Amino acid sequence: MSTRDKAILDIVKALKKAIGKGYTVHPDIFEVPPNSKYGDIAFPCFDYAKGLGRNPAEIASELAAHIGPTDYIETITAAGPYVNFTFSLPTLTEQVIKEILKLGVTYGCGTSGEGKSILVDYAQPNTHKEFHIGHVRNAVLGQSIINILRANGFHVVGASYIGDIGAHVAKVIWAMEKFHHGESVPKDQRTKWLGEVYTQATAYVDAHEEAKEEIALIQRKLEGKEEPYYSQWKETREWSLTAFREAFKELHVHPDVWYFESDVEGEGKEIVKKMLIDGLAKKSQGAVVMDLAEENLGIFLLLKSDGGALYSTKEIALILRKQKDHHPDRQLMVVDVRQSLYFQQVFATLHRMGFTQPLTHIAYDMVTLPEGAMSSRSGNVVTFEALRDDLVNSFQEETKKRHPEWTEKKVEETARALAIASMIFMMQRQDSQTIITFDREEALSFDGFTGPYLLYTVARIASLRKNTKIKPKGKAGLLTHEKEYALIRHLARFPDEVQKAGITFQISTIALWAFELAKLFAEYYHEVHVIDEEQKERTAARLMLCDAVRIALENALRLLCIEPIEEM
RNA sequence: GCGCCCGUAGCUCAGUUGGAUAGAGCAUCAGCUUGCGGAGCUGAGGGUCGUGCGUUCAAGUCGCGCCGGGCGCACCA
Repeated sequence: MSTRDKAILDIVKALKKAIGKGYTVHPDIFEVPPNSKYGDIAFPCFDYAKGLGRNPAEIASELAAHIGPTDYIETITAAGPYVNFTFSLPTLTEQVIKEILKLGVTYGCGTSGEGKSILVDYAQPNTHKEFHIGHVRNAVLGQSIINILRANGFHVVGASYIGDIGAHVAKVIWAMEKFHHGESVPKDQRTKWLGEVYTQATAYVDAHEEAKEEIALIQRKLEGKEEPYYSQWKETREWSLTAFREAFKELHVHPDVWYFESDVEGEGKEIVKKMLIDGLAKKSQGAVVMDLAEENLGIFLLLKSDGGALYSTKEIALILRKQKDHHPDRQLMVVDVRQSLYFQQVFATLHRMGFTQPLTHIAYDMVTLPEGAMSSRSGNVVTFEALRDDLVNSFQEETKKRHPEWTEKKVEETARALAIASMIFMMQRQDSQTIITFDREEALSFDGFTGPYLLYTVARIASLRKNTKIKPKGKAGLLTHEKEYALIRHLARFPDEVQKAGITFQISTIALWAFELAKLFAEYYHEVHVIDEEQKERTAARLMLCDAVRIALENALRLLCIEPIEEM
């Protein structure tokens, strides 16, 4: 149990004693006052007063008068309809610092998910198309949800699902034959080239209706593993997969298992055929559909009239396969919000098939450009590689300026870490359910609410440790500065933040918490001189606090898929 | 047409599930370094929370209408 939880437990006990049996105090009712001058924990009396038919402000002052201090709580005051509790700062300081230094990388972790297993489906790029910054958002959001769930004790399987087959792939293979026969493509240009071929093919098809027939033919031939198309597909598919693996690694995204559309397609078709025989699905205009009128979800297409598989065909098989392979208690699908209706239809279909495990679509919104949505079709995309290189260049220049004595290699490594941190933080700092409008200028900035600002905090603390021989060991009770207490209070909230994020999947709250911590530290660092060789004990205590800040901040960053660095 | 989402400072966003004086970052302006990293710190200006009703002790938050924007609704994924 975290220090803060222990304090809250104290308050609940005290309130119970003061109130008696007429009203039950739930630990969830407590609020954080808008300003710390009120205190650390607030008990709003509205609900309790309503039950008694009395004025909440009167109740608050009565309660405050009847509750005495505890180990964790120093003062109890009534302010209007609130009873405000202020932590005993010496106790809180000792406990929190001790807890963080002892737990290290597990500080913030909880047990609410113990014994429960979840499968998270995320990172679903399509081969033969560009991996763009929208895919980055999906991958890091999904990985963060996995990290958060693990931090709460859940057993989690992270599953990447790759779209390596279907109409878009056939289109590319077709265009390669038609426009690029025998062309050799430099290794480092492969994915870019595939993206261009896709865009070119799309433009051609839009102007030449008859090409659709040819592409459909290629798709059937691919499904029948006909040469030379099958070999071409295998080779170009590998080009994309290599790029995905590399991108995931750079983004600190690590799926535990990989599923491929090409693996579940046959199974999907079989399942749909059986559904038709069982009378679950029916034929309509030559295609196989589910009539979901009863669920108010319209008609759901399961198989094309030419017998070809659709995304839905494969999805049904995929969900069953994941269930069979890993037996999770629950499956999450991290997929963009435009698929909301689609997933409702998929879930309703599975429900009718007798599937009972909970399925949840975690909908997040898109990354768009100032001029509108990105589109692989029109080639109007910002790719992961393009943005990364842009960022690396900019950080390389900056880093060189700051550290002229550093080697080329060190500059490059640092710039890469900063670039990735910037990109990821840009995706994670905003609520996942809102649109991110990508702004290049803003993406390249490193002031304020950005990844580099957070890494800077870590780097400063790391540097502090190098400047003294004094060890961070001693009496945390020597910390009495107002800014120190502000940091302690904020640090104490972390376990609660992790637990909440594990329920709501609002990853951005962790990013906000981390930024607040970094800001509080910057204020502290500016005002208080940490190292004082004349006052070894106080310096040791301050170094303990700095270490605690670093540990908690790094834990938060890792939840967000950001790797801290020592120097920048 | 039906459905979902969004509208908060010049810009980009928070706002603890209906609570205390609506907050950050960027930008603008004014300051801070013979102090452990200035990718930093301090301060200032900037708001009829799109709009009108309603619900109640209390609304940026809930409901309804309107205005503006985005997305989705049968062979793409």
